[in-house]
This record gives sequence, structure tokens and C-alpha cells, in this order.
Amino acid sequence: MAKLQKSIDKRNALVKATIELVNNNGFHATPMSKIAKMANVSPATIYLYFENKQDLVNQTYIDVKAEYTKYAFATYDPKMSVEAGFELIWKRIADFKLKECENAMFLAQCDNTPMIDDQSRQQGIMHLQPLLDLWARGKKEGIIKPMSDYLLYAYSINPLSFLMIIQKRGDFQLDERHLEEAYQSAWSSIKVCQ
Amino acid sequence: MAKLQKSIDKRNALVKATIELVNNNGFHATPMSKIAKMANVSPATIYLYFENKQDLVNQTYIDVKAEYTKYAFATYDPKMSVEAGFELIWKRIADFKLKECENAMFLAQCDNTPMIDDQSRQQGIMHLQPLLDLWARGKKEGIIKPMSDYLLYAYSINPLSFLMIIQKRGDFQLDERHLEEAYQSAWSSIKVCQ
DNA sequence: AGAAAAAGAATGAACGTTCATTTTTACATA
DNA sequence: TATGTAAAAATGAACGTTCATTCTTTTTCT
Repeated sequence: MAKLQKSIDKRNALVKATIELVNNNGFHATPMSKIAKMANVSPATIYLYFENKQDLVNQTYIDVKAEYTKYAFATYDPKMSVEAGFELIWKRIADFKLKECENAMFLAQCDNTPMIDDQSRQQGIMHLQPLLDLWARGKKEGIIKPMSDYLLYAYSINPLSFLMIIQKRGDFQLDERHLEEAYQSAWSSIKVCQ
Repeated sequence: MAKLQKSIDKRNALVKATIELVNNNGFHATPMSKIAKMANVSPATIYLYFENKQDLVNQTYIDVKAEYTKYAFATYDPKMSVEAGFELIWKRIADFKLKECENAMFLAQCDNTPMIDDQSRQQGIMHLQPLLDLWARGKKEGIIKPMSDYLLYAYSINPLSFLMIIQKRGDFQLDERHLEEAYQSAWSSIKVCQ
């Protein structure tokens, strides 16, 4: 009697192939057959791991989002000061977006198109809680502007997505100095001005 | 002898239908047949106005981008002070992104996916020159941080795209107060701090 | 040997595009 | 102003292809 033993490697290869092909060609131009070929697998095999194409891309999104937030908070400790904590998280996010370009590109594409189910999108949002907690503390201490978290995110975190995209496209290359400037701008836009 | 008289209305209807369908379903799920139906036109007619589907979406992108920048600079006068000029342009852009939501959504989708040809994308960038000129002047006067224009754009303009998207999704509703806060954050992030 | 996993070929639907034809238009002639 | 006509514009049906998915068979594993 055989055991249920679907290979996690095969699943990961499929997820990876999905990211790469969707990044380069867009969702509309990445057929299941190509994904299968890139993952060295028969098209039929995909359906042992995923219900259908939509499920494959939803699961890929959730996987990448989880990796993103795990990376972002890996070295964060809630006992840090607000300013130190924010700088740490911001720089981890910047690292991820600029170095794990493939993953970040994929997220940007998902977050700006209807290619992902609403439900999967919802699932991806939750993981940001530690940052929201930090901001709540910062507002209480009078260090962070008393604004909606959406505005704080829009001004301090989201610009990194834009920089990642133009960097990937080759229009612009971010060096260490740019990154420090970017951090200062992010912090300027959310800290209470004295 | 008949005159070449393809109806501009029909072309516009096709462009409008493309925007609406791509916004709601994504590029991969908007067939030519649906675009034709929404524009009250036969599928074959599309090919009198556009070479193919790619050409249709490229032209739609360029149209919308032109409308966007035209709106942004409509009331701007290069003789204004840097701060006044920036506030004016910023608020026009905010207006466009938040009120002409359909158009702005479409641009966001195009700018974050490979659905547009590089060449069409290039064509869309040029129109931003007046803002770049304003920033150049601001840097010379020591009012604007001496940073790359890409960074200035990422921090002062791009956040509006994010706010537009979450507003469209119903997660968040921007009122006048938020908008003023958003402007202050934008200005904070690019002005030289004294 | 037996059961799960994987494969390749097959299927039917959907798509972008084209074709053959009809309808509309502009205008020359009466 | 009315009519004929030729070319452009528009159409619905059809074409060939591609795609997601399934079916049947083969391979792998215990």
C-alpha cells in the first residue's frame, strides 16, 4: 500500500514557474502548458496539486505574500523604540522588494489587477499586523502622525513598489545613497514634524 | 467617391469599453467579442480601427495617459512659485486619480503588468515634463530635496495610485481632510526640511 | 502486487482574426 | 431636389488555433 506522497518540490517548482512566467508575459499569456514545461512536469500533473489555473495563481500569491511579511518582520522585536522599529522594518521591506525582485514584481502585478480572488487578497493583508501595532504605539507617543494606516502605508511603504518596478525595467538603479534618501523621505512623511 | 469617414465616436466607444472590461475582469478575461458587444459593434469592426488586440490596448493606454497629463497641467502656469505650483499640480493629479477612477485604475493596471508594449509605455512617460521642470527649479532654489526625479515621484505622486486602488476596492474612503493630510505628507517627503 | 503519482494524448470550448456579404455614405448627374 | 453608383464602413458567420482540463495508460514506490 502506497502512501500519499505528493512531492513538495514539484509544487514549489510549479509556483516558481508561475511567478516567472506571469512576471515576464502577464497572466493572459502564460498557459498551463508553459508552466508545466518550465517546471518539468506534465500539464496533467498540475491538477494533482492545484484545482485549476485560478487556484494555482491564488496559492502562489498567498505563498509569496507570506514570504514577504515573514522576511519583513524576521528581525523585528516589539520592544524596540518606534523610530528604530520602523527603520528596521522599512529596511527589511526595501531589501525584499529590491533584492527578491521576482517575488515583489509578482505581488505588484497581483495587487494591481483583478487576477486574484478577493478572498485570497484578504488572506494576504492580515500578515501586516506588527507594523500596524507599531504605528498605533507611535501615534500614542506622538511620534507618528495621527493618520489612517492606509495613508501611512501609502506614503512610507508603497513607494518602494514603484522604485522596484522602475529598477526592474532598467530605468533607474538604486544605490545605497538613494536608499538612505528614500528612507528619510518615508520617515519624513509619517513622523510628526517638530 | 466616398470619403474616409470612420466614426470617432465608435473608436471612443471601443476605447471606453476596453477600459471598463479590463478594469473589471483583467486583460486575460476580456475577449474582443465582449469589447465589441459593450461598444455596440461587430467584432470585425474593431479591426477597422485597430490592428489587433495588442494595438487596441496600447492605443487605449496612450489615450488615457494623455488625458491624465492634460488634466494634471491644465491650470498650471510655470510662472508660479515652486510650492504653489507643486500644490496645484498635486491636487489636480489627486482629483484625476480619485474622481476619474476608471481611467486611473486602467493606468495602474497597465503600469504594473507587461500588458503594454515597451514602446507605448515610453510614449506615455514624456508628457510629465512640466513637473520635472518644476522640480528642477525647486532644487536650484533649495526648496526641493536634491534627489532623483524617480524618488520624488515615488514619494509625492505615486502614493495617490495606492490610495485610489484601495478606495476603489471599498477598503477606505478618502475625504477632504485625508486629502489635505496626504498633500502634507507628499510635500513633507520632498521639501527641504528646515 | 497494489495504489498513488505522473504522463501524454485527447477533448471541447473559447478565442483572435478573417472572409464574404450587406449597408451606409458622399456626391455626380439629371 | 431626386436618383444612381461606387467606395467605404459595418456586419455575422466562419476559420484555424490555442487553451484549460480530462481521460486513459504507464511509471514509480512501498
